[in-house]
Amino acid sequence: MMDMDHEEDTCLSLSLGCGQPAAIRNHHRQINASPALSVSDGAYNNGPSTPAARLPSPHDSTVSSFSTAYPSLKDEDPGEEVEAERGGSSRASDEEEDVSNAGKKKLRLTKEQSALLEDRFKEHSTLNPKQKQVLAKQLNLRPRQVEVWFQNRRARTKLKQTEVDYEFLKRCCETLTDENRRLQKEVNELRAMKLMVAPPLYMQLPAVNLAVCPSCDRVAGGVGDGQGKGGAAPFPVVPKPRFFNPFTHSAAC
DNA sequence: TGGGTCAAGGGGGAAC
DNA sequence: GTTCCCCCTTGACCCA
Repeated sequence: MMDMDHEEDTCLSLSLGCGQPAAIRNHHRQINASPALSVSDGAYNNGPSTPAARLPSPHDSTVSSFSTAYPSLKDEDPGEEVEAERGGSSRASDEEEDVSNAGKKKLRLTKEQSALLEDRFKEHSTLNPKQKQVLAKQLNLRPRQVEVWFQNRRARTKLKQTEVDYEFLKRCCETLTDENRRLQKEVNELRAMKLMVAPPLYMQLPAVNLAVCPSCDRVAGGVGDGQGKGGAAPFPVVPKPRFFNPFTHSAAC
């Protein structure tokens, strides 16, 4: 089955300070219950024991519950399908069909249909019109149905990736929080030590006028700003970091 | 019966 | 204008 579906099932009930993306919450289960994952789900179409479990042939009247519900679809001339897809919007052609199928039942793809769609999706996550036509014919579905399946499948993939990204960023956040806490503690300890020892020599020098450039945050002015006459800075002037990179896993970056 | 799942509807943007 | 895609939503269906 789908590789990505074997990934660790991320637990999104874990809380993050900034909260969890609503989209992830709303669609979390949707991904993990994709057809590829839940083929054994009795709810997912007819089980293997049913005639509909067979890979449908163009003349199969039990291709899916949708086709079963709409005999007009199974008898549809493939040429007409192509024409419907080619001429004007495929949506428009579907609308026409839907009008004739008022009171519609929900389509449930068979396991075989889902499996084949999954296989094709593994090869390419998008279909060109020709591939769509061929696949639709193979599955005895309308091209629009194949198209919709791929759209929904891409959405599930993207959502799954969002979940993975979310978990990764959450772990980054936790790591940085820990490091920040540790460094804060270290700072406090150093401050405490500093109070206990005599002030260093440089602190006994006369005070100088130091200014921080608002644009670059460099220390400037006074004696030893590195730019004045003969003024070598008493210590290196390092610009403050402007960006905080959570991916380095170091607050020092 | 409420919640989860998923095919499908439909709006909107991009490319041509 | 058409087509394709993304995105959000809807509604049928299923199950605990």
